[in-house]
Amino acid sequence: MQYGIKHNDRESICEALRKDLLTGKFDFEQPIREQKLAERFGTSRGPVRDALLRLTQEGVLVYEPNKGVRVNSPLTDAERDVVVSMRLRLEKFSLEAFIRDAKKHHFLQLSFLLERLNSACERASLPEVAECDLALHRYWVAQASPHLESLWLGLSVRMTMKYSRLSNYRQVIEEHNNVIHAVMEKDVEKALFYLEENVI
Amino acid sequence: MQYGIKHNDRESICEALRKDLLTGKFDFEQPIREQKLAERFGTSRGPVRDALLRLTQEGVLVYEPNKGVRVNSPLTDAERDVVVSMRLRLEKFSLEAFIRDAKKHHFLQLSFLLERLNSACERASLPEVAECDLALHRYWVAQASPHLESLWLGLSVRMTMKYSRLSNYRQVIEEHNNVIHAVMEKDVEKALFYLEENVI
DNA sequence: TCGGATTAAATTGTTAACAATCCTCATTGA
DNA sequence: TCAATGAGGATTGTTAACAATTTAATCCGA
Repeated sequence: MQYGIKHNDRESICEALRKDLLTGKFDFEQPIREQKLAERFGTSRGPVRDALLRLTQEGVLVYEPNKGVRVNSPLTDAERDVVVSMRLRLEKFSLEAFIRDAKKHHFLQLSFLLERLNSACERASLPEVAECDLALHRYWVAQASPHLESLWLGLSVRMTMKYSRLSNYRQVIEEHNNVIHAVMEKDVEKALFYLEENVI
Repeated sequence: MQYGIKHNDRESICEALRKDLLTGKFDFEQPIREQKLAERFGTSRGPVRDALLRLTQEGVLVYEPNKGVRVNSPLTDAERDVVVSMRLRLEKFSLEAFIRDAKKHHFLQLSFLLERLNSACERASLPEVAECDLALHRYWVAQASPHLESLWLGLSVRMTMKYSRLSNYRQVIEEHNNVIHAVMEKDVEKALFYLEENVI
């Protein structure tokens, strides 16, 4: 099973836009027009509005009544530090639970996602790397605690918005390899250690 | 000025529903019907859908394609611990920044909100106490970092969903008094200390 | 030329109707 | 008796039109 393939319009629009926003296809503060997006995605404004609402909630966009949404400005360094530490707290919890409860097919899925990240790095495609990176982390969070998945998403998307760190592809792979091998060995200590230097 | 009085339908519906959900007016796992809410609020299903979407993002509701939303199950104790510590991290940051930058009228607004909480406690109205409590905390978060406000909201709403702690009204007032007096004296150390024992 | 009112265009907010999907439950047939 | 089937009703998903609001442009008069 692919990871979340069944979608309605608002879901897929939301993901497409999130990807665009993460990879900097829109300028900061730039206003977003519903009609334009509706045409691009071949739908009416309804689903587009839904997607924009969700991205607003995630903090990627800012909403003003009767004026629509615009791209949010990036976090300050201090704010980013807070978000990073919150995300780390959440992911440590998730990863620990994941290691405790994971079955064979979970590990299989994990190595599949790692492979995808690997190939994205080889192609040196920044948007794809960012996407695969998030998908990987998202997987163990979702498995360990569906309750906290959307919370995690908000944190991660917000802190990834200027993801300079991901441009060193070799390092990205190295770090994820470390984490995942530790997970496979069910070595919680080591996994958390590598996670910490990965999520920054 | 009241705190956020300018609203369109989806905003006000969202707040009304959040309040209902926080105060346990819906059962866990109970499905929510759009038509019913539309009639209750005297609108069409559109704004209702928007509100439900937001509450889903906040984690209060759960969404399944073509099946609508239902009330989310409460967090496990372990999950709640994580959320609490994340919220604390965020609020400490906010409160510190707030104390650093606050002007006279901010303090004024603070004591106004405290007074409102006070009177809600005297009336022993649990829903109102919960609301005023959140409004108070929300105020310094919003002032210190608008970027992180919606993030904070998600955390707080989720952990407040079974807020047994608030039923001891005397203690609620005591704790908030401590925090706010420390804030007024611009004593960061003390404020953070009292905040820590308040947010649990 | 400038500032302010007025109109027009663009955009968001809301609605009601229609399409697609899911759920219930009676019917059927073995 | 009981599982499979298939209406039908209920519910969600989407659309296009309309209303309300904001933004931009135009037109004045001093």
